[in-house]
Amino acid sequence: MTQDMTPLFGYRLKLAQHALHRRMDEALRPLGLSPAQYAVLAELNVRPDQTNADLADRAFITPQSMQGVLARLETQGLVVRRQDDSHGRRQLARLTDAGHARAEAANRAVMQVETALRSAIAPADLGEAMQLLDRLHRVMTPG
Amino acid sequence: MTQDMTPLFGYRLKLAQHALHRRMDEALRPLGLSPAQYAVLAELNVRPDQTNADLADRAFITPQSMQGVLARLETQGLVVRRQDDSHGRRQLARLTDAGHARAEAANRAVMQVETALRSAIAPADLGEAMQLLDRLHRVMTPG
DNA sequence: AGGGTAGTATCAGGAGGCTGATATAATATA
DNA sequence: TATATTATATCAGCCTCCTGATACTACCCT
Repeated sequence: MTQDMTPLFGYRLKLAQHALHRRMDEALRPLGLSPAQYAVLAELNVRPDQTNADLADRAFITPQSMQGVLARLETQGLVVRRQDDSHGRRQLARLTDAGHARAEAANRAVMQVETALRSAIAPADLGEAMQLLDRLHRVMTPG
Repeated sequence: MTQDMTPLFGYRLKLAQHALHRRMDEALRPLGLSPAQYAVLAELNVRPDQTNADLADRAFITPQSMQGVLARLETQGLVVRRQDDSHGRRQLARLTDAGHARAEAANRAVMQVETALRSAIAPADLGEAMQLLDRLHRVMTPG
């Protein structure tokens, strides 16, 4: 007999992240951004001129998936892609001025969610909690 | 200037769950099941005869989303839906024999992932870690 | 009995993840 | 030089989730 899932650690991890995702959705919707789009904007704001493959690696998703996100950001005028001069096939993505402004606004909204999230953790336990999540990430990552 | 995301707690939570999801995908793929399909099979195995709306509530997703999952399970012959005699519109879902067998096999695969996940936690800290995830879930859930 | 409210199922459309396959450029190697 | 490998972008198709809209049923209340 298959047992109830509630005692599973993985189930709890999924629920916590799912609730966070919903909150991020709500926080970013007024800005016209999805969580995935925000992640790309924030990344390009820190490290401009990355290829689609670079961004996919950093986000731990496939290049094909990143393609869709990047294409939509380009359509919205938040990102531009231009040919790399030295490489014929590479296209380097960077933020437009509008993209930069949107990234800043989104970051402020996300920081509020982060603050709410941390309210579930005693300040003294924060480092330990982060290390726990890092270990969970590591044991689930092949290689 | 938007900062790097790596110090964010929410970012770590997302990464850990993402890696878990990938592992679940790999574990369930040989059985022809997605994580979402597995969750429904496991739930119906414990509590048969639930409506689409019931299942959506339990899985924290919309009824529209659950519809797709349930429809595919029905096509695969793992689930059947029959009219509720007392209510004209309700359709109660339950597992077929094949669905029951699939749920059992999937549960064994999932338990291996759960075991691997728990290897990142000292046994004495397991309860505390679960409570942490419960608190994170709670502070991110409205109402 | 009649009418509003709530619950349920379903269609339509979009976003974002996946796999598989294809095309081309850059690089390594025989 | 010629070929093979690697890296990159992109197309096609599928699944799961979302929102919005629609239709029908059950229930409550006047």
